[in-house]
Amino acid sequence: MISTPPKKKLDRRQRRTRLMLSEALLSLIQEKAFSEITIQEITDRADLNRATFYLHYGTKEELLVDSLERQFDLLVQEIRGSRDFMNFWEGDVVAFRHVYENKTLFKALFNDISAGYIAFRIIDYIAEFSTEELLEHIPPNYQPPIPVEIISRHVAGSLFSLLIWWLRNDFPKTPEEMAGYIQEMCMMGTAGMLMEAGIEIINGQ
Amino acid sequence: MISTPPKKKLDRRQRRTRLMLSEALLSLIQEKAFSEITIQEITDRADLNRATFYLHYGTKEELLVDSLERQFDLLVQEIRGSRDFMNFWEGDVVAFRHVYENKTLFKALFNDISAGYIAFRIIDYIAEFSTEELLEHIPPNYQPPIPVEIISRHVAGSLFSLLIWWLRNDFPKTPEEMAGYIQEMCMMGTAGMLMEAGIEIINGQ
DNA sequence: GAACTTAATAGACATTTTGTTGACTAACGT
DNA sequence: ACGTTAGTCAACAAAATGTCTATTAAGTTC
Repeated sequence: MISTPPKKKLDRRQRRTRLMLSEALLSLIQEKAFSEITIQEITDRADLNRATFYLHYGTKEELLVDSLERQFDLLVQEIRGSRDFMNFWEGDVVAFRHVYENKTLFKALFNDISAGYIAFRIIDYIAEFSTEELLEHIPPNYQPPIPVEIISRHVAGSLFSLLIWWLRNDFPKTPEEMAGYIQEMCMMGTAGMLMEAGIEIINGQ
Repeated sequence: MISTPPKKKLDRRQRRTRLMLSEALLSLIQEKAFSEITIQEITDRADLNRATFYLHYGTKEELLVDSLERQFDLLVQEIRGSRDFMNFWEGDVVAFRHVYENKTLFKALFNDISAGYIAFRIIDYIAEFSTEELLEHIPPNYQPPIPVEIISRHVAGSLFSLLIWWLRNDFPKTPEEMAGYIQEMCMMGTAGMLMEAGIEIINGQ
């Protein structure tokens, strides 16, 4: 669990400054790699003094995290607004649409040699390995209902995400338990568990 | 699909140089944030001239990608070595053990304000939202067979991974289709599809 | 093992970026 | 209206970058 830092109410000037800095960074990141962006450039575009940056953040990375937080808060707003209760499908559709509508930003974020690229690379590495494994064992004439590439990404994403969770939480379970959970969830899905709890699954399609 | 660049056979000196640089970077990353590491420091630790770095890489980021590739190749070796055929469970156990054994490196990689942190942050953001949704609808006395935190991470990882895949592949499906796939895979699992293809699932537990 | 080819070195260079300072002024909250 | 504090401006030393040349040493090829 991430402890949200105790956020004191900010001055209107401070809120404005941080917003300007965030907008400047997210705008710049669509033009060049994150690592190539200088603090000078950010403050220039935000039309703020460079010293002001240091009043709020220590590094570009801190600003990036803050900026993304803003971006995702917007997304959550969208999802909360337009969902049927417990209709996960609808929420996911909104997420995909949101990414599409902000595709320039998101593409930039995960583009080669930018902020999110490493994660993409790792997941892709796992997924390619997984695809290879699957293809070895699927009869060449068999056409699965969901493309193999997508199944691989699903499994790879789950594995990646749980590896990090496990790592950042100081290994609360054994590797065998973790692998068991993944096996169970990927193979059998989670519907069984949820329905056992009396949750009704709504399929929005 | 990532196109592997046409790798020409490297000189023994070049191989050595790149290996030294990779080791230096992965060693440094365990001591300080990636963004704080300078090229000077990397070459110092590798005991190479700074100019040599530029003979191989343009930026720190390029070196990082290359270094991680090495690291993951090792992992794949491990998995290929010690697996029963089609026993996904066994492979995942090896992955978790590998991360544990290299925990200092991996922790560093996903630590605050380092290379992989952004991805972790995004997944965590999605997962917290997902946890919240689940908890709202699970009866307080119900104890699910898999911890809710873990289910959330599973779903969040899948969503994250597929969002990026979809984005980087220029939106080959509609948002509705993508959400449908996720719904299907998360809820019902993938075993059905695989068994339909004649694949025998082995549970290693 | 000799001959060619090229990677790595060393030192130097101008340039850019960084992080921090202190005095000033403009905007904020109560 | 007042006291407080965020943002500005200019300046600064220190550090890091990227590129260059000439030289040395190690590789590859035959």
